[in-house]
Amino acid sequence: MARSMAPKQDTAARILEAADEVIGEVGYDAASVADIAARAQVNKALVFYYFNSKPELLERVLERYYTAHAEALAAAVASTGSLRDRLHNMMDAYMDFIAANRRYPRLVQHLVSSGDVHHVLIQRNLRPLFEWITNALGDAVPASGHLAARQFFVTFSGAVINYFTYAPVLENMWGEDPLSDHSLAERRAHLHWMVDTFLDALA
Amino acid sequence: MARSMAPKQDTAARILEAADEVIGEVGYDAASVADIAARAQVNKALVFYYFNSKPELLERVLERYYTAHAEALAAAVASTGSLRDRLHNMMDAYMDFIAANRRYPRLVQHLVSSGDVHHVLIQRNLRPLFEWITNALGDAVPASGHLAARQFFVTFSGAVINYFTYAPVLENMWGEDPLSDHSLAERRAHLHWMVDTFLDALA
Amino acid sequence: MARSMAPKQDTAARILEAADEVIGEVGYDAASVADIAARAQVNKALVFYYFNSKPELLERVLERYYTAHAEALAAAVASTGSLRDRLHNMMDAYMDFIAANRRYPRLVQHLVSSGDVHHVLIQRNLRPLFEWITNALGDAVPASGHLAARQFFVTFSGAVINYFTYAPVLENMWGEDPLSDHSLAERRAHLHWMVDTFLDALA
Amino acid sequence: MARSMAPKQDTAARILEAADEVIGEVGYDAASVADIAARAQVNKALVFYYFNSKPELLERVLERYYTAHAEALAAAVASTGSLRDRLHNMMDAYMDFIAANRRYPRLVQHLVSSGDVHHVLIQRNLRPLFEWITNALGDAVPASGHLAARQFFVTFSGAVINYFTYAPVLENMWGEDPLSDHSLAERRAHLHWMVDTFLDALA
DNA sequence: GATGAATGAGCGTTCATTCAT
DNA sequence: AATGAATGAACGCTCATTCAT
Repeated sequence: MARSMAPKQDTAARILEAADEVIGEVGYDAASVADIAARAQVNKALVFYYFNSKPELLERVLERYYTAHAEALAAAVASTGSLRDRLHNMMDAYMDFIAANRRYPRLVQHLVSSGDVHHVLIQRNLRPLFEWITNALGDAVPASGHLAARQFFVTFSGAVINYFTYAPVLENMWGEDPLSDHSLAERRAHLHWMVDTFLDALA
Repeated sequence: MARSMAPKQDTAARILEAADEVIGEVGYDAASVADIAARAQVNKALVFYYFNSKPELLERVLERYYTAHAEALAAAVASTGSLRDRLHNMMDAYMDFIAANRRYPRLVQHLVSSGDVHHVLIQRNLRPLFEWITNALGDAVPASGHLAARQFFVTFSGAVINYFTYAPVLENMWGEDPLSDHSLAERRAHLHWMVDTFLDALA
Repeated sequence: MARSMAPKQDTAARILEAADEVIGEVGYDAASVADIAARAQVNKALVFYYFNSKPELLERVLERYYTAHAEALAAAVASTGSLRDRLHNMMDAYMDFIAANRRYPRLVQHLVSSGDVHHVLIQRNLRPLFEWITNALGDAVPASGHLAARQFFVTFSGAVINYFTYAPVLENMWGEDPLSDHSLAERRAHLHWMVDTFLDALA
Repeated sequence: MARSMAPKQDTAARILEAADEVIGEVGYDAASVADIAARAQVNKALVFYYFNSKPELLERVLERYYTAHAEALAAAVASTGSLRDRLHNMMDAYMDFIAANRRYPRLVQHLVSSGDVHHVLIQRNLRPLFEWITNALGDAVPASGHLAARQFFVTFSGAVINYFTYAPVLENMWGEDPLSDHSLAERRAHLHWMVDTFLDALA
């Protein structure tokens, strides 16, 4: 006899998911463990049973993204071919990842802008991409100066990430929902245009 | 009998400045009114005497930036001449403003990524710039699609703002301090290069 | 117009008194700040407003005893005359002090037997008496060995303090209430007999 | 197939031993069942399986001491001969018992000074000794007054027990470790001297 | 204007205990 | 006999806010 139609997902996973949601919605500090437990429909003490503290819970949430991030970008990282192709591939992979993990950019920017405490965790998540871009651009750009790879890392990642974090703020000024499929496709096209424009200019 | 010749800075202003600092350092939620009062060296109750609540205090902090922002950009907004000149002017004005208000980008991104509660306040601060770019680009870009003004707004503002917010996180991977005068000049050059590259491509 | 007949004792003092009572009754660990606040008829948060933490509250309770202890013994400490007289004086002073501070012995023994955490606080309270006995006995006893002053310190202080802490436990086996005036007088006579007996033997 | 030849110590006994240790170290209230289970290397729920509650666990710990106590003192209790010999015998037996059960005095004093809740348990442990002394002293002392047997019970037991409980506190003021073999021998000599002195005086 | 005192609600965390397996 | 999961109550402590002076 089936106990329940909804096959009660693993409890720890449900808490993690709830933490991800709540922290993503209101930020780490404003997210209370009680909120998270309520969202996960578990007893508050159980959160501490599985994850020992609130900071550790955050760590585990980020760890999950770190892994997902790495997996999502693996193919693009491994891809060979022209620099142009590789950049376009990566841009697509990155957009795909965020489209599938809508809370990720907000979480990252929240932690980045919430004091030094969480910077180490964030670095871990950003470093692979930073290093990939540095390697990919390689000889195409100078090692230092205003066209150095690191400048492009900030510009590119800002162009992607900020689109998502600012979306809800811009919704009013925008003609339409910036997170609709149509708008996302438009943004993606803009980013690809930007990649091409930069590469043409560097050539 | 005059207690002091040096006219002790206006109390409300000192509280506002302290609020700006503390919130900028640890974020709105983690900043306690007690911390702010201590930083301003005033009694905790006095914070509520001048600003009625913590949210209102935040409003006033943002309002101060709104004004400063408007003033700082006024000349660039009013400037006439070629589109190229006007964009370069604005970019410089924006960088100057942030260089003089280092806590501003972090505060904005913190609030953007801390839940819908604060979005209205942020919108007020961003809208003027959004409208200026839309007007300035005018006929140079299509009204919609991946080259619409709004796309450039996100790309430009992200390229400026994220540089500052990610600076402390990137410091390790960076060769040097991203907020040194030298690094800032490099970033400024990168942004100008980006403006020129975009305009050339649009032509 | 008189606000109240009961002249509402200073709040901090009321909390301190309540802490003393509650901790004295059930021990430090079992005494909750909520209990203490309730006993003092104040808001729980107020306990932290005046004393910053539970450990600090305990410190202040002990500090109060340290002072009272010192004052109560001052005359006996200062007294000159024969060793015999001085010891009898001190014994009386000590009994008087404890009779007036009935919770003191239980508190001390509780902290002594509750792990190393509190030993420093206790040492501070015991040291003066230890040093006084060492000095007072002086040449009357050898510097080391089974008749050294330190041996008498333990024997004397145990004979006084244990009487009070064991009183409630012994009540059943005892013929009468060990804390009645009559019983206390009997104990006091026993202690003086002990002093005389020891001195005679040492002579 | 036998998992182990060395018949792993009975689980319940291991829990009891762990409870003894942990409670002896930090006191009953500060000792958590989780700590005890961890120390015994068993599952927390198992503690409740064998001992139904935390108070019952304490009871069993004390019961163990009651038995050990009785056994250790049995010979001295049964011994015949002069009062002087019997008292010296008992003093030695008591010191031997505590030297072999170092946590016992701290536990007893902790419970004595931790509220009335535990007094019944303690009485059970103390009564045999109380009655033995009363009987042993018999006609040598008056039935009541400051030389009654009960006075000597408190003085003797305090002189023994307090030495052990105050040892860690006194270590600083002491010239050496009060629990070293040498120091313990010294204390023992002091106690025997005290017995002789008292008997001589009573004669 | 400015302060110290006071409060109720909520925080993250730990507790002894229970239960299904 | 033994375990991992689960829970409600309580813990010490901090919070934004109010109020009398």
